[in-house]
Amino acid sequence: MFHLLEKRIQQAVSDHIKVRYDSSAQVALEQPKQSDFGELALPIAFQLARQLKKSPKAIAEELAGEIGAIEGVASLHAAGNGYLNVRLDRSIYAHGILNSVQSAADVTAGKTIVEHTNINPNKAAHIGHLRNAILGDTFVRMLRIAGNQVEVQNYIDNTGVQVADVVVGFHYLEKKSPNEVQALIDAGKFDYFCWDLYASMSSYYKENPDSLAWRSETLHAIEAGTGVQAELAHLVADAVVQAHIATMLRLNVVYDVLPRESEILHLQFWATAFEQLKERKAIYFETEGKNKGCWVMPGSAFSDFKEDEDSKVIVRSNGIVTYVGKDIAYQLWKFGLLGKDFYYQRFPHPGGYELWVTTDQPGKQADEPSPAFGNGSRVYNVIDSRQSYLQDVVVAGLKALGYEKQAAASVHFSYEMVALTPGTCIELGIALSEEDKRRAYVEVSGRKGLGVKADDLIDTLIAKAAEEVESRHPEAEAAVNKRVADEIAIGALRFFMLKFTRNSVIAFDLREALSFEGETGPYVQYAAVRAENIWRKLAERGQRMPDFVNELDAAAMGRQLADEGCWQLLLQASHTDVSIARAIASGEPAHVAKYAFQLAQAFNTFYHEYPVLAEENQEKKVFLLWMTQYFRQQLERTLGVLGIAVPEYM
RNA sequence: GGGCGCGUAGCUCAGGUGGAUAGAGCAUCAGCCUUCUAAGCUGAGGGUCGCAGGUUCGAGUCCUGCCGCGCCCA
Repeated sequence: MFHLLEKRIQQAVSDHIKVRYDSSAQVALEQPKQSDFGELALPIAFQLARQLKKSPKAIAEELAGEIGAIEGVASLHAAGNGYLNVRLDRSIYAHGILNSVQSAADVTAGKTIVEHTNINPNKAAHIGHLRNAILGDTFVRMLRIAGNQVEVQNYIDNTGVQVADVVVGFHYLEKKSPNEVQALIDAGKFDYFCWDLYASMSSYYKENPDSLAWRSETLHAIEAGTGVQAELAHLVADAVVQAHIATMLRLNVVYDVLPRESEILHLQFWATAFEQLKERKAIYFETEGKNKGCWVMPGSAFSDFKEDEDSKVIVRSNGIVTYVGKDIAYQLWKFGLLGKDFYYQRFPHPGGYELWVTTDQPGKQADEPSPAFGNGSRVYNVIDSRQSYLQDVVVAGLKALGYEKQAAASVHFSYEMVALTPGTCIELGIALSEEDKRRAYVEVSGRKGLGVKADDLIDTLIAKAAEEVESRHPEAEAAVNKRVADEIAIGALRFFMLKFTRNSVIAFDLREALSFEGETGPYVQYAAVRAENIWRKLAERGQRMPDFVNELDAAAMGRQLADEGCWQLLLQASHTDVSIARAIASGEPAHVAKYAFQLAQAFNTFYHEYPVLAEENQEKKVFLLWMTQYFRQQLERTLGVLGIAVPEYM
């Protein structure tokens, strides 16, 4: 409803200034700083002032007098030193909401691909990975609720150095056969076992530099897909991916397809991309200097500033393709530009939902056709900002191949890292130097095995929530209390990861994350639960639910919304879609989290200000019940976008 | 050395395309539970928006130069 009015006002003003002043200036709308200025403000007079050589104030007054009636607008008036303020017709507005009048959403044509999570399948997920997955998943939810077709990909680098290192650990150090590794997998917590093994490998390499030969030997075996190392790599990667998917499912994060690096190699995706790159002269063979014998992309391709920018090596002199090279091939496939596709099969996992994984064999494809993957018209890569250089090279690759449109539709959805506060490090038993203790935050390293594992954090949050729920509802069923505690813990975690804008480093503080008060997920959940409680109490008292559409006519709405407090609250509650649209445009899920918090604040104000069930005036009571229902609906929708559930009680 | 990002209240952070008196949460202090559950609400104190210039009728927001911090590349 709000967006519809925005568009209508924009159109009316735009038409008017075109005829009246022959101006095609963009008509901007903003929210006034103070609510008594009205619901919308147009700074258009400031824009016109220069062209017309008149004071903004005079223009605003002229406009206010001359623009005729606009449906749904009560009045236009000049204010301040040149604002044109708009007051909406409250009863028309409320009636529009009640009857679900909406404007058509601005949907992007074609399919949007969002790649996120993308964790190396060699150890347990940590908090940094959580930020990635939660950001990506929330962005997907935002796009979907706005009507976009979205495909979620989780890329699995199952042939890289990180997996190789764990395989080296199993094969050379622990001397374990595939059967023995399988037994470890069956024993559970395999991702945790690998976490420690991987950390110990880093220190082993350091003390025994000769052992690095094991790594390159293993890497070659894995890439070729032969021998016991390849078998181990396959076992390790699949088991760890299953663990990651189980962890993410706890957070309500799911995927459509898992493209794997092994298939990029085996199905010759890279070879095809390599041919394209050579053919279109996007890369060249270096014959001198430090990169002699390598295929490189000239620095000028991905840097606008310096001609002498260092070239980027795509294929090393030993013939091994770099990570960026494979990424260019993958990006081409995402846009349907490679002229090749994977084969697919279902990926067995504990979550139970439909999930596909790439394979290099046609196999059962004919029996059970998969959905069509790839071929997107817009691609978001959720990858942390440390990799922005590499992401720039990938986009430069598309450009150099002549795919300008796709290069422009490739978005590096970047975010800053999650670090730990010194206090939290000490609490977790991580030793710090005196220098680190004085920092605001300390970067953690998966290589050294330092950091907070995702499942540990979730467990801690659930335990804390369970304690709170138990103390408030000792009489409730244990299973339900458990479910409620899970939902609160996940709400707290998802909200915490979303409340910061993407390029702010999160200094993770355990105490802060464990807080369920103030600007947190549980605060918003609590507001929704309170709204639900009013309904429950109504039913318990044997009172009927009103039929709002028939009992609240425009006149009644007008009478009730004369109350300024109610009007402001209704207005706030009606901004959900506008806030989501804005968050999509800016690529900032934090805006939705902020809105959710403000919406919950508004509801809590309403809750304290207007005792709904005790209201004696019948019309007002029906109206307040409607407000309650509307708040509840908008809170649930907004939380849904954030991937947060509304518990049955709190 | 080059690139990217950050610097706003004691702490952690918001501040669409420049616009009206710079906002939250936490922490601190003072209040509110016989009420639709206090995971809540009301109020108070707390700011040279890193510094210096510039553009503009108007700059936390745009430009330039410094300073400090982080990350990436070499």
